[in-house]
Amino acid sequence: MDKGDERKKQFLQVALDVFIEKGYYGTSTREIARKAGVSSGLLFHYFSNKESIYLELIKIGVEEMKINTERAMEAPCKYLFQTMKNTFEQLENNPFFGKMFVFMDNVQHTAVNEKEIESLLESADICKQWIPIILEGQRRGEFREGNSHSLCVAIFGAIQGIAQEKVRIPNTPLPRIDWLMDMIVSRTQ
Amino acid sequence: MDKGDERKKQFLQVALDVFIEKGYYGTSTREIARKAGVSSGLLFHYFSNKESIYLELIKIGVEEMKINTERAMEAPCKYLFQTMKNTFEQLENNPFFGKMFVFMDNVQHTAVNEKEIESLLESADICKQWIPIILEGQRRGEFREGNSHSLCVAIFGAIQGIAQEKVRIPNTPLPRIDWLMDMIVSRTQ
DNA sequence: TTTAAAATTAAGCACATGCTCAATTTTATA
DNA sequence: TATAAAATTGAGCATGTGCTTAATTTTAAA
Repeated sequence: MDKGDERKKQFLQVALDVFIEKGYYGTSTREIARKAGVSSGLLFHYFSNKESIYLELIKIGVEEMKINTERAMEAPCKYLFQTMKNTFEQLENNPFFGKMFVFMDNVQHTAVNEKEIESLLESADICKQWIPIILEGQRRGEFREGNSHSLCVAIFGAIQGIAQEKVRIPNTPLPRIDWLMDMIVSRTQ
Repeated sequence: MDKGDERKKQFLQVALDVFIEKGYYGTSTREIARKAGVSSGLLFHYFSNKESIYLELIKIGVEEMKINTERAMEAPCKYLFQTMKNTFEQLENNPFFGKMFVFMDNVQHTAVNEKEIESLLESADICKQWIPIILEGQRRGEFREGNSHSLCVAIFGAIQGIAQEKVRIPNTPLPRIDWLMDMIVSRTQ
């Protein structure tokens, strides 16, 4: 176990907390260092600048949020159910997951002028990723008819909002997944 | 029309934009002043400090989010539907409403150590406000059975998440309200 | 037109910020 | 044990921050 890698990981964990609490611009490199219990100079030994810490966290988040499009296309309804179930389980059991969820949402609302960040966020747009899958589900009659983009917004907006609430107030009771499914599955099934 | 009041209103409008974009700590009083086209000294002629600008915006937001509990208790299902319809209409037509919606959500995730802010946010917890109304709806058989807090989280999480998406990408097509209602209305109706 | 009040500016203070860098300590290898 | 590499510190720079204050301009009432 490389000691340098451990430190870097520690910095990333601490930075995630501070970024969530104070936002990108409100987060000072000194505070990250202080909360990690080291001098601020050390932070810049591991990261070239503040932006690169932010960027590295975003990369981790994007990786975590990726969906398996192929498997999803095979069974849209089943896959959506499984994805929600997995998300809710992680929200209950893995604090890091919840934090990352909220962080990635904050990132989308914060303007940081950096081309690499912008392009990364493009690929992290969950709603866009899911539209073809929703469409396939509609074609099969599993999902209700109507504007598929709207359906996407409904279901992923809901997941986002619920996750936010869960992270903000950890003892929040998560809703049943079939309640959420009722929002988009076909009525005539 | 008082000139001073106009200026103050202008400051609040500009501040709302910057707070949303950069968060409380990332927002500088100089930037607010610059975007309003005046010197930064003038800002402190109208507001005693940065925190008080933030606080005043929160007060406006809390006022806007208030619900009519009495009317809601009379017809829970109808009132919820009407509330959502109204919210979506405002999101489509009134940019200020959408901004305020997102701002109030950000406020809840940002730690600003100020007793007045904390107590104001307590009263702005939409989820908590709605629990008794959901309960009443369940008693009448209008809403489905189950943990009423969970139901609250589901429906208001969804509204929050959808509103966020709408503000971030304004041409987002909003889902149909009856889709959202399907999440919580009784199946046997 | 005079004059008091209100609006506005610009300079500036004390402190926080991102980041650098030379110096020091710790670690691991030979 | 000697030594090179890696980890870590702490002072310091230029610039940005919240906020004050005296001076100036604009406004409006007498």
